[in-house]
Amino acid sequence: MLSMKGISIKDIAKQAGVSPTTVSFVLNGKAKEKRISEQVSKKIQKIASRLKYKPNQLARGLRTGKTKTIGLIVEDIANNFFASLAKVMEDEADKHGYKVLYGSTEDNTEKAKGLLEVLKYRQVDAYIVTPTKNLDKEIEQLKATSKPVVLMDRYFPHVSSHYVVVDNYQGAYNVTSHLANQGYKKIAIVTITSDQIQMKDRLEGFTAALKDHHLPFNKSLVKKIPFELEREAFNTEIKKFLTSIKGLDAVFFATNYLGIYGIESIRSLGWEIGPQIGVASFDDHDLFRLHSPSITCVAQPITEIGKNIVEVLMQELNHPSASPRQIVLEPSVIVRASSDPGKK
Amino acid sequence: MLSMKGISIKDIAKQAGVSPTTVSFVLNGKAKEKRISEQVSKKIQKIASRLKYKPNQLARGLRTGKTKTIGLIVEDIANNFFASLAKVMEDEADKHGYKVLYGSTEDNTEKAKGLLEVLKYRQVDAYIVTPTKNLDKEIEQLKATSKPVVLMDRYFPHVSSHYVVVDNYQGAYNVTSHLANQGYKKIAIVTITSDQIQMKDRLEGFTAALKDHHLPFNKSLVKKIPFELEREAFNTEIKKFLTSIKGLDAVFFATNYLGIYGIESIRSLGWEIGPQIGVASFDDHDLFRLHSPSITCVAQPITEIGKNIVEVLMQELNHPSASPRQIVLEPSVIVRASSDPGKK
DNA sequence: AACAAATGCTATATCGATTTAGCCCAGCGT
DNA sequence: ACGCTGGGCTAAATCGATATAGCATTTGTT
Repeated sequence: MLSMKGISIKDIAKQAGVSPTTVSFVLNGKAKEKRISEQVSKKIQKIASRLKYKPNQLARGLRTGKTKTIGLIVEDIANNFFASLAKVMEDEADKHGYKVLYGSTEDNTEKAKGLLEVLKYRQVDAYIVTPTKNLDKEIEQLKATSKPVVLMDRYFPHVSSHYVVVDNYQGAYNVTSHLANQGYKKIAIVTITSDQIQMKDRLEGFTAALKDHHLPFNKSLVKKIPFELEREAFNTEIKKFLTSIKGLDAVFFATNYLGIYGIESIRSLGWEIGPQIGVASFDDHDLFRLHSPSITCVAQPITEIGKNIVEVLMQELNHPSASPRQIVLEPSVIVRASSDPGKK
Repeated sequence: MLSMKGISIKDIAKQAGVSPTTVSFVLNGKAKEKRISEQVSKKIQKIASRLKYKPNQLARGLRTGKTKTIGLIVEDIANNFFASLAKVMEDEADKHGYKVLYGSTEDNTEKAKGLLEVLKYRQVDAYIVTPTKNLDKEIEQLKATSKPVVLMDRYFPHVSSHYVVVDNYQGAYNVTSHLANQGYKKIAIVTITSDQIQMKDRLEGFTAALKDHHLPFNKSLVKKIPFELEREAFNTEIKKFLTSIKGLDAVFFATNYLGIYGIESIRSLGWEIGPQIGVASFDDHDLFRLHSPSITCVAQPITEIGKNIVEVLMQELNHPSASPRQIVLEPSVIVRASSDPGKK
């Protein structure tokens, strides 16, 4: 009750018998530089900590243009992959005194634009963006703002920007090769309708692996489903697809949610995962680990990704570099029973 | 590049040939009230939309004390339950023009205090808090700030505050009764070391159901595990516990992560879930739905919870009420094969 | 015609911090 | 005694918006 209004720099100045300017200098560690005496300096520090002074970030932000806030735009915060990443990034950002404002795009460009807009006039210092389809223009404009932007999970090949991603091509290639090595002969892929680089890379990794292993490939082995469908519709589509392929003996799902829907679909078809149909998914998930049979996947190094993103951001905030930092991390294939029935 | 600094109210004023005050009145819908002529009003509106003017939220916040930002403190944003809820709340808040700043406590009171501190000096307008053990004092202090606070998932019985929770007692009671009705005779519970109301209620609902069904109950049927353990340790503890009980034929896990660890543990013991040992968990999860056998659970109405929380918050922001809004929603038992082997 | 009331708009202070420019005084040299 | 230097501090402007008080000018009343 005493402090409904919060302690301001003026209150400290008054108590210390000095000007607000002096208080500001001292509390910003500029005492030496601004030649404030030890005495006064100590006194101010003491009063500030006694009053538990915390600078009003709005006022500071208004004056300095820095809000110590990062805007985070993900595809879907309810998705385990993004949520886990958000946690890591929150932790890392916190170490540097930054807070995170988040939003989900649902892979919808209009929503993404809206989020960027809002974050902009909330004056965030930097952006972490999982871009949607046509967000390239906005990203370029953002770059002109001189606020750091780091793309995650995907990027635009024709836009020079910072990004942290995994090697989607290699991940898909490796897991598909693994399926081939296990003896699966006719392998299909279920992905989402998206021209974005991460999906393109996964698809290309998949097809390259098929070619290298001299396995059949044609368009009928590829199913693209729109992101925005409901669960029911996903399952319907997947079942229709899987049953349409003669001799199909394995399938690769290109995202975690597709993997989940896929498992559900396959089971409702009554097929036996592993012996009858090999299954692999991109991204790991508790479900994949504990499903019976457990599901082979391409796991992304989430902690590493998150740490890298924030690290790049912090470096750019402190010393903007001329050239973009583009980090590609290696995902790892986790072989489980769905592609190797011998496994538990 | 043209607008590195952003458009301010002054720019509009200059172009319109009026004062900033007038512009502010018009753009805040006070044209009528402040008797600004239609002509001028229209002109200003036009210029504002041509320049795509967006008010600087920092400046506005500094002046008005309202930041249109909600502070969200959850236990763990990487946990499916909290992440899904965060998504719903973000959506709802967005409808009212609010953004969300989030943080995870890891059920650690010091972290929670730190988060409250940070959110406070970032001047959030309202708080949604999943409180930790000893956060009652801070919550009371927050109330004195006259910023709305809504607790979620749990609350303090001795603190009069707004909250939105589910009926944990009833949920636990119902699912335990269900186990009893299925013929399970010796039912144990695995919960976390926590005196907090939600865990207490779940435990009490559990024991009450045992009594009502004339099933044995004693302390050896209750296992409490500290939240902060690693996965390995959780599994070790759970296995030790389950194997220590003679004649055990069912177990109820009091949170989703305990359920997940529990499934893992039971399977590594080689026990057959369902016939040999009945299993149920609090909270639903993709894993529970798709596990073989599928896992019976007490599902919380996530969308409803999230909407209620934001609704209460908005009402309190608009017309603070004297009495606390305390909403208790009903969870539902979803019966699956882990407690009813007949089910698929 | 004289005065009151309404109309339409603006000057200025303010929120709480940072930053620039510069004041005052002591000590020093010559 | 005068100017110069540097130490120690502060006044005032500023960020961009909002809120208060009030100034002209027109309109209405009798």
